[in-house]
Amino acid sequence: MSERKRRPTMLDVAALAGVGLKTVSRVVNSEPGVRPELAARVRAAIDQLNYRRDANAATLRRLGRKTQTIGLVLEDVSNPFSSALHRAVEDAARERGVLVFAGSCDEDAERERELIGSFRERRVDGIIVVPASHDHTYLHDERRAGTALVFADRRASHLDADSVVSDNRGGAKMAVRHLLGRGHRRIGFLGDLPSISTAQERLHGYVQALESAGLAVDDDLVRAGLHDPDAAARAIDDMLALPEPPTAFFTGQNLCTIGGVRALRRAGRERAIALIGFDDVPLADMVDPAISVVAQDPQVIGRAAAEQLFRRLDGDASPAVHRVIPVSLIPRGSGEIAP
Amino acid sequence: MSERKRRPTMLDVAALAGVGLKTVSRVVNSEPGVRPELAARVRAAIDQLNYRRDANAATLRRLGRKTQTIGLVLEDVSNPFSSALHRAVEDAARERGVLVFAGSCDEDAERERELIGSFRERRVDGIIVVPASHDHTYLHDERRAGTALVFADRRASHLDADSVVSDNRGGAKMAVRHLLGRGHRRIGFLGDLPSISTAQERLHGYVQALESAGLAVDDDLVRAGLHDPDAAARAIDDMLALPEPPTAFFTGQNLCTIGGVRALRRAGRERAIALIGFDDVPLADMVDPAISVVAQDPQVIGRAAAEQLFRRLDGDASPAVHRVIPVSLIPRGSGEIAP
DNA sequence: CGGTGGGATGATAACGTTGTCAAGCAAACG
DNA sequence: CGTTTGCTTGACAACGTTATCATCCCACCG
Repeated sequence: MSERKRRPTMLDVAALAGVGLKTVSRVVNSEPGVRPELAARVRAAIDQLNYRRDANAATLRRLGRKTQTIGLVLEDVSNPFSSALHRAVEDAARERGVLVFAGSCDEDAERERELIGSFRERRVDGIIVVPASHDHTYLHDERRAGTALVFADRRASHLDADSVVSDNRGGAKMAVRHLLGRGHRRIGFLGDLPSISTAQERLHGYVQALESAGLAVDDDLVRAGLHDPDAAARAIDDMLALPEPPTAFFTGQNLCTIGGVRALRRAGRERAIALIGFDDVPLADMVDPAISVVAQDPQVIGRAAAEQLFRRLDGDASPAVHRVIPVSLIPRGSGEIAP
Repeated sequence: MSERKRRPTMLDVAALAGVGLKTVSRVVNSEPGVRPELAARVRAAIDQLNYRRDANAATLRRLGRKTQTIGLVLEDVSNPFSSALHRAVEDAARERGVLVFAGSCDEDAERERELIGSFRERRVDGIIVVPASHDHTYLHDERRAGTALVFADRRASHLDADSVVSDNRGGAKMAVRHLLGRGHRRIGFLGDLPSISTAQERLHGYVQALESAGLAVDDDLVRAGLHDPDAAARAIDDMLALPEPPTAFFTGQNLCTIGGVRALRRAGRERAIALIGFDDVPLADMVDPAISVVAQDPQVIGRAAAEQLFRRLDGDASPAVHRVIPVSLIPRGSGEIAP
């Protein structure tokens, strides 16, 4: 192993180039007013030492005090929705030379606070958060200190902040109307934890679509609080065992959809009972029957959230903006089965 | 909008608590030697001001000079393999209070260097990289300056660094032998860009399995350089049009597998021609026939890479370690079709 | 009762950089 | 020829924190 060498500093570069410290600083930051010949000498020294400025030290002294760093709180960096959103944020950030800290909070409010606390300590310029908690007043001081804050996928609670969300209610209505239009009258609903605002909105959409069609909501056909495929599959099993079982399902979330499809296959009813899921699923078109979904657009959400964040960082101080991103129904087969 | 307030510093806390700066520092870092009564006063002031230490300033002066930050270079944060690896790294990092910068380089060597350059500027303690480039000598100085470095999924080139990779060759052999065992003699190979070392290794495994079964490799049945589903699908179309078409395919990568399945379905041959893919695909069990795969374990790779990184950060200076993570064949149907 | 030792406390330097400002110098001007 | 102007250059302070070390106070010892 080679010996450990101290990292070169601006002072080392200055000494090697035979110039003052500040001249090196000027060259590194491409400030004007350095004779080309001197600048060249400095650049040669930088190359020779493989010098790289310490961004943390630079930010410390700099006036605007921007770290060129943002934090991103996701439900789970490894789930398809989160990671697509992450990628969109990364791309928008890259265009500005901004680096992204990402973290997962698994629907845990405590973990959300921890993560944001860590971001705070690192003095990120802004935070995009898919919130797990339901009270964001704790972020008030941080915003006042200048950290930009945008909520994605779900709105803020008790805090007046920008948000970018999917049209959850509208998408749910669209799905249920699609099923009603095919003649279904008994439609089961599987949803995520009711504490999650999007799950609530999708349930509302389901209820509204039924009611505006003059149908009553049958509590036996509504199951919330399902956060994994197995729970969803069991819920479907239960409903299929009812005296008057549903002829169609609307699954209000990714994992519910997967669990639902599995349960229907297991029961051999996948060609007899209709199903539409909220949020697209990879390879949904390869399954038989292919899965009809209401697709969200995590990329658009991420891009819009990042752009809003950067607008705030650039000084926009207008009132909070709430953007709603449209969703689209993709009919692939499973949602077009007649009762 | 409320007016913008300066962020409180240790000096503000000290003034409010009526103590010296260093005493606050001691309390914040839980150093011993502060009278409990004084410490309580300081903590009260911290709460009142909602003070949070500036980690960047702290690291600047601190001796060990650790930022509690690592960088992660992935192919694409939004692809399932990368994001599963990411999550495993995040979890290992969280246990140590370390935050993760993640970035995508899309197989672009230039982008890899840019990303690592940005990490370098932020003085990350270590870097985990799924490399896109093929010459890592440029990282030599950085390692000498104390930055830990671990390669994941693919090994380093021209640099003696730790790595954690899948058993690519072994997995490919396993898949091809599985097909040979079912009686297949003409097995097509679809692979990723030959510049990627894992793609090479998988091709080698394919070749070795055939040769050790006494079969010659038919160049018409080998197609590399496929990096998206469409290209893979076209390659399958081509091979199926041969006078003596293959009776089975081994697809050496995720996207090739998806393209392959699509092509076989389009040709109506999905129940007649066998297919095994390298790397698992979400919902592979829902497709008909379900897709047999050689599954990698991105979580184990990520966890192992992170642990190795932290071992280095803790001072382990032993020679470079190369870990090979086993893969497993998951027979689901598509790989068990007889010729 | 003076001296000594140990624990608590804070003044000050230092980390690597940028902001401020004064000095140096050559060209241009009166 | 002296003064002004404008440009280049570097000395020094400052950012928010931690490291070092001196000081203070009190208990204890001889």
